[in-house]
Amino acid sequence: MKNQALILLDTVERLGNLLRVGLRQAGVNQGLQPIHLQALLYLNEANRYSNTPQALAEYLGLTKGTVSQSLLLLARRRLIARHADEKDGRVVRLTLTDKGKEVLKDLGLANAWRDALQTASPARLGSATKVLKEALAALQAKNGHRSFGVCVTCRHNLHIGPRSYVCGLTKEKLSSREVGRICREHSPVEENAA
Amino acid sequence: MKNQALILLDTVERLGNLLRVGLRQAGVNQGLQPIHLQALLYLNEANRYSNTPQALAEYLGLTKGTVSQSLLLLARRRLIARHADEKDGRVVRLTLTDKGKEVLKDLGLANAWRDALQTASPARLGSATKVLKEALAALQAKNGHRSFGVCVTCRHNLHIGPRSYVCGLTKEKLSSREVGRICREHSPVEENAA
DNA sequence: CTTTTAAAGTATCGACACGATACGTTTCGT
DNA sequence: ACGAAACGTATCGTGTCGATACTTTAAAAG
Repeated sequence: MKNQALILLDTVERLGNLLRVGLRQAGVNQGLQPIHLQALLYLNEANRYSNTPQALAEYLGLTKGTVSQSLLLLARRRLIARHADEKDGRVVRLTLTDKGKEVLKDLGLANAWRDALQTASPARLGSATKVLKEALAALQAKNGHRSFGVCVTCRHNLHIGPRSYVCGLTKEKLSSREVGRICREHSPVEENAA
Repeated sequence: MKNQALILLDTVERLGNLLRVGLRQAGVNQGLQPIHLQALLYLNEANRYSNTPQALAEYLGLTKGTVSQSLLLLARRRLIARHADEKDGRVVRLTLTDKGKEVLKDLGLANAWRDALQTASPARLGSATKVLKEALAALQAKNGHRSFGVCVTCRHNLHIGPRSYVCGLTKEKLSSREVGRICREHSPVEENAA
C-alpha cells in the first residue's frame, strides 16, 4: 500500500499540470504564456511593498533575469506599467494597466474550478485547504522561500482600531483594502504551539 | 470575503509552482528539465496499455509533437528504450532502462513533501485527497481528458478470484502487480449516485 | 567623506519546451 | 482495394529559463 501522503502529492502534481495547461489554453488567445498570466495575477494582488520584479521572481521561484524578460514582454504590450520608485532609485514599481486588468477579467479563470468543486461541502473544502496550506508553508520554510500571505494573517500586522491597521515592519498605516493583498514581507502568525 | 473554492485554487496553484520548481532543481544535476522527470515518473507507473508517446502526451496535456522531442532526448541519454509493438506497427513501446530507474531513485523526490505533511493526521490527509481527486476528475471530464487511474479503481477491472484480475476491455489477464499501475483506458467506477 | 559592499534591475547567450504544420507509415472500415 | 483515421516523427518559430556579466543606486565600513 502506498503512503497516503504520496497519493496526495500525486494528486496535487496532476492538478498543477492541469491548471498549467488550462492557463496556457486561456492565454493563447492573447498570445500570452502561462508565466505571463501568473505575473499579471500576482501583480493584481500584490501590495505596495511587493509590486517589484524581485518580489515577483521570489513568488514564482524564478531568477530575476528570467522574470525581467517576461516583464519586458508585458510592458511592450502595455499590460503593465513601470515606474521608478521615488525613495529608492534602484527599484521599479509594477502596476497593471487598464488593458492588463481587462485581460484578467476576460480570462474568466476559476469558473471551471468552481464548478469542479460544487459537490464538496464548505467544511471539507476548508479542511483540505488547511492541510495544503500547511504543506505549502512547510515547503516554503524548508527552501527558504517567502510565504507571500496577506497582511491579515501576518504577525507584523497590528489592528489598532476598527478598520485601522499598521504594519509593524514599515510603521506605515494600511487601509482595510491593503491588508487583503499579498506581501513579500509576510510572516505567518504561529497558532499551533508544537 | 473571497470564495472558499478560490482560496483552495490559489493554494493548489502555488503548490504546483513549488513542486515544479523543485522538479527543476532536482533535475539540474542530471541536466534534465521538469518535463523529462515527469515523463520518467509516468513511464515508471504506466501499465502495458499506456506506455506509448501518445498516452504520455495525453497524460501531460501536451501535443504529441512536443512530447516526441522530449522522448528523443531521453532516448539519446539511454534513460528510456523504444521498441516497436509486435501487433501494431504504428505504436512504440516505451520502457525505463536501468539507468532511467536509477535516476528516479537518486532523485529522492517526495521526501520533503512527506516531512511537510508530518503534522497532519491521516484522516485529514485522506479527506483532502478525496476533495482534490474529485476536482481532478471533474476537470478532466470537462476538458475531455482521460483520468489515468489505476486498474483497481477502474470499472473495467474484474476481480475474478484471489489475486486474479481480468480487464473487461481487453479481456486480458492482469497480475496483481499490474492492477496497481496507471492505465490510459481508465474509467472510474461511479459510487455516488447523483 | 571616501571606499567598499550589497542590492535591484537589465542585457545577452545558449539550451530547449511547446505548438503548428507537414509528412510517412500502418491499420481499419467500407 | 481504397480512403480515412491513428501513431509517430521532423522541422520551424516563439519564448521561457538559467548563467553570466554589467549598470546604477543604496547602504555599510573605513
